[in-house]
Amino acid sequence: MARKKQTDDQRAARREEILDAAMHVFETQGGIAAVSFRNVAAKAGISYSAPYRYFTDKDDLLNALRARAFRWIESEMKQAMKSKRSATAKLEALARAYVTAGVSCPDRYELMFFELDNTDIARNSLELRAAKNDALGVCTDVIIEGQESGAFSDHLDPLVASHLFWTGAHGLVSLEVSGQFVMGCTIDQLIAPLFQTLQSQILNSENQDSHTIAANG
Amino acid sequence: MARKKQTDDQRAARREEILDAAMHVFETQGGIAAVSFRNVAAKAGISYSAPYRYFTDKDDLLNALRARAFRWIESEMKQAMKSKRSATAKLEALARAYVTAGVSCPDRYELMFFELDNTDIARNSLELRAAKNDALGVCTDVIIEGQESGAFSDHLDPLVASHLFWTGAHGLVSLEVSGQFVMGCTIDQLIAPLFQTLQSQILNSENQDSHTIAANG
DNA sequence: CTTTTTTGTTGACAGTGTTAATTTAACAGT
DNA sequence: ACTGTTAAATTAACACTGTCAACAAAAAAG
Repeated sequence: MARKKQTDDQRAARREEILDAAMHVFETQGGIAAVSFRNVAAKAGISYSAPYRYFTDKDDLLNALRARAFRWIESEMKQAMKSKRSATAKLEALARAYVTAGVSCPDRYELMFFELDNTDIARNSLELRAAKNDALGVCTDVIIEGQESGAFSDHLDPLVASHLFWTGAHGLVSLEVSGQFVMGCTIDQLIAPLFQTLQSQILNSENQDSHTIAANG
Repeated sequence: MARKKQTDDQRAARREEILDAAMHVFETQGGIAAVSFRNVAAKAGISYSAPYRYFTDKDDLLNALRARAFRWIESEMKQAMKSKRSATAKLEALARAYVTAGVSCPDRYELMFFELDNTDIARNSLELRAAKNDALGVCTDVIIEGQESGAFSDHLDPLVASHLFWTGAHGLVSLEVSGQFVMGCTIDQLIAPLFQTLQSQILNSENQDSHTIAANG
């Protein structure tokens, strides 16, 4: 029994070793394109087919890498929040940290969102789903905190509100990272108005059901 | 001269033929993964290396396909706008059409944004860049129209404003298409508050420089 | 008609993901 | 210690892929 347990640990350690190698290849060899079983195995010092004992698929391996990336961006957000006290400040810090992290590490961001080999979310490993939920949870928690303290309006479900922030942040990073902002419009011009808009409109109680927008005059 | 022009047309026609074959493979064989030179060439009835006379790269071929996709989503937006008169109605119709198109054709949307083999935008074909600009231009033009008619505030550059809309719409579609909305939050819950927010806050003149958001109370 | 340029074909190379067969190593039971 | 059993790791092989070089066919230019 104890024996069995130990071999499980060893197994997990080996898996982690392979993941380390994969991460190293990913970071140093130029992103996702460089991550092949043969490449990773070579870096880990094992034969090219050995990783199949630890990952069913290439997608399985990539999912594990994705999970790491989500944990990383989660920690970036938490780090940026640490010095802030109010929910408003936390929310802004978190959002800016997300964008900064994504923009400054485009390879990781690409890994997280731009490789949907199989859209089959059911195949998403529990590991990845958990990491993703935890990352989004950072935002959701701050919004809950703000609503409970009365700093934010509660006319929106915290989950919906955090999804809205995520949508904005992801749209920003995604378009920037894939080089879509052209014609003299930079991401720096967009960050402020976007988050300002999201904060004021979503977290304030006014205008919560004005479906048609009146022209100003 | 006329002779020369005609052979150019023939060449362009062949190129279009190959693109048609590529599009067919893309649509019927399961998206981007199925588009290989060999596959496309087989569908076009030529040998597997012949497309190299018309496309320098696989990326070159994909760029041409991407251009078609952008033209398509542009026409979808214009179609949806046709019945609308006011700039406000046009803007809403355009935004919804963009989201609907993207969500209902995830393969095409993936093609447009999720395959940045080379982030080198300089290599983006003129064809693609033009198609992209035209698609975004639909939104920019409506905003200009709204600003000129006084329906929208002009405190934002129309280009920046349209980029903001694009950011929101793309964030929405991108997250939806890659299956990120989980835990009981659907895209339908997000569309209305997001666009309502963008419209009212960005296109109204109030709150244009309230950098810190006051707590409501 | 000859020469040159443009198209299309085939063969080849270096990779890839993945599976099957096979060897190596570590454990359990007697 | 010698089994038998099970897991781990390796190698060979298959069916692909993008890409290029060598070559044949055809068309255009002179």
